Amino acid sequence: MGDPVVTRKRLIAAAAREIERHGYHGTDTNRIARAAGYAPATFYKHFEDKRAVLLAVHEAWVATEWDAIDARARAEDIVDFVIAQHRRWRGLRASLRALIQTDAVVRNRHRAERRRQLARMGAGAGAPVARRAAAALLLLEVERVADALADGELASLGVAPAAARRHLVARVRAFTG
Amino acid sequence: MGDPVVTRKRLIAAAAREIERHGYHGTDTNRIARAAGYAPATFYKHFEDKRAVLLAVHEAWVATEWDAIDARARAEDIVDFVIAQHRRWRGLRASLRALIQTDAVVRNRHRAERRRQLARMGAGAGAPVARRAAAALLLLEVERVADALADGELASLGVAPAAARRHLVARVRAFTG
Amino acid sequence: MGDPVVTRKRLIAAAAREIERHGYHGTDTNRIARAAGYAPATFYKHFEDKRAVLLAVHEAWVATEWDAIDARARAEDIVDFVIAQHRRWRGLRASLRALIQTDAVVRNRHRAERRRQLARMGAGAGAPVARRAAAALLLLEVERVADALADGELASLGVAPAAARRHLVARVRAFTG
Amino acid sequence: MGDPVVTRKRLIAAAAREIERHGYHGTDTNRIARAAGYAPATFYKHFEDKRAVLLAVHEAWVATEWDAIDARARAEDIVDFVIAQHRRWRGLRASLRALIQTDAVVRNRHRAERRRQLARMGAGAGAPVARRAAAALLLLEVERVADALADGELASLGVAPAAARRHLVARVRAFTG
DNA sequence: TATGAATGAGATTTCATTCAT
DNA sequence: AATGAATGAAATCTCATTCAT
Repeated sequence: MGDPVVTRKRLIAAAAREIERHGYHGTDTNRIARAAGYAPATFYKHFEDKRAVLLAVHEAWVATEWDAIDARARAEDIVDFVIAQHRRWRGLRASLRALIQTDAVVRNRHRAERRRQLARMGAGAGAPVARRAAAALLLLEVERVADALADGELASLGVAPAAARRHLVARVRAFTG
Repeated sequence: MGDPVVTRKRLIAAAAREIERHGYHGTDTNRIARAAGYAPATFYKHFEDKRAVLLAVHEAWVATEWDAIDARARAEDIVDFVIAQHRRWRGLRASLRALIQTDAVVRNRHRAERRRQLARMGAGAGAPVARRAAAALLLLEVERVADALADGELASLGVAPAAARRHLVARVRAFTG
Repeated sequence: MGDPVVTRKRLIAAAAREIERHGYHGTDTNRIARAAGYAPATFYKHFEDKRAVLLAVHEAWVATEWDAIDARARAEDIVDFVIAQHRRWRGLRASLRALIQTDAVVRNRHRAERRRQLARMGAGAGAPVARRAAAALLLLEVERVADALADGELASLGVAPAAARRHLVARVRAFTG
Repeated sequence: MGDPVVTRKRLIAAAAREIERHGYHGTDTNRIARAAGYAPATFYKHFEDKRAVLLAVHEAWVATEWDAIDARARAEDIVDFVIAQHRRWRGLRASLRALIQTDAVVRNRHRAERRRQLARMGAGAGAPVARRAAAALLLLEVERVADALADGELASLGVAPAAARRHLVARVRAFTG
């Protein structure tokens, strides 16, 4: 209502919801603006183009996730949170992964984000190669299995979610151990 | 030119190339038809709509992959082939994954395909739960790591591809062992 | 099956059915051909273009109607037949009326047909003006009310079909009287 | 330019002209928009689809006609106005009649309009059946003869327009008498 | 005579984006 | 800062029609 920071936040939140529900190519900037309570033109006062919100949404998402991880000590809690987060935002994540392939700008942003994640895991540029490899592989596996759980892929294959969860907890523990 | 089977094959091949290069939402049916050497309307004599080629491309892709897997005995050869295949078609795979989220028809087709894969791995509906779980998890992990290698995610993280490859070979061996 | 006369008749019959059900702009020549049991190209061996079948269908329709009228003496029988005929082919008639407005060729054919009808009613070019006017007005009124009955317009207005029928019978009787 | 009410009115007027001249299936929404002085996309900001303008045009047409009828007392003036109106918009009316057959939505709208007309004639739901029948039949006959005059059908049959006009005036007078 | 395959030329509709206020 | 209105460019899909056999 006048405060550009508030407006921007609302647009990002609306974009996240819209992309989650309909996919990046399934919404349009007019709908995002309306869902946030603004007129179409307002969108373009806060974001250069449609891609820019996707980037902003992604950034906000990663920040939320890692803040939550930092606030948890037990592997179970971390895994449960990650799974829940992926389940809640599975559509958003799928759109993001697709854009990473199609759009060079999105891809570069995503990789920079990844490097920051490794650093937060104590496996940054300076760490020994073995540790960096372990961290990277953990990151990918957790992410993929969490996505699969969220998508219902595992359930459709007859795998009990509890088994997959135990699997992930063991991996996280092995790394942080 | 005149054999509908040939025409259909050419359209599928052109679609695969186009989607690989530009993404599903980055090409259009006119371009696919032209790339295959036909006029726009010809596309719609062979596929009900745009989604239908994506499905056909996917089906062809999976068939190719599993025929190749069946033709190989050593875990190294299988892993190498899968990685190469994922590298060659990384854009296509990304688009497919995105559509699986957005489009219910694509999603159902994908799951049916998965069930067939498990059956081929000797972990079909009748197999013990533990084996099915192991097979499903292996499928997902191999797929995700192969995608990550193909996308260059691992390289950008400083992980040697050889390490990731060894990781996958070990997993495959543990399963088939 | 080889006999062009048979093929042509089948195409006309199929076109009548198709236009009746879906409207002239709601079918296409491929569907008409298929409905008649032929391939698309066959249509164009028997009719110069899409409009040509419409004309042929119309001609056949009028011939059928007037043969039946000639075969009946009592006004009730004539009216009943006309109403039934209009009910059976209401969609076809609507399409025809629309094309008469849009398409000059169709319009001219229709007017020529009308003149032949007046002649058959004993109100041709040589008849006294009053008789020609009476015949023409009768033609139009019967046609419109029969169409309205067929379309259900009268029913939707709360008018009993029997009343409309009596109305038409009286008019026919007054003319032929 | 900027007032949506004005834009909508202009689009409706342009659509009426376009449909009148070329038929509903003979124009397209881009041409309607351009004829109104707007870009193609503007059309879809004001009407859900192509059919929606046809409906709007029809509504405007009926409103105009009945306002004019209410403003006239003598049967001659009413008949003259109706004939003129039908002559001016004969193409539009033909397209409308065709759509009524093909399109269920158009048909329902048309019937609702009819009921309102009967009510305006003092022959609504509550009126005696005989009166409703008389009103309905008058409506249909006037409409058909006016259309026939407008289309030139009568002239082509050698019937003097003046005779048809007298015929209609007599009917109107008998009803309103 | 009949046909299977193919097509050029659109028509409807969508959407990221801008402009004047 | 916000907006209502408007839009150029394009994408999906259709259809009357032809060609080679």
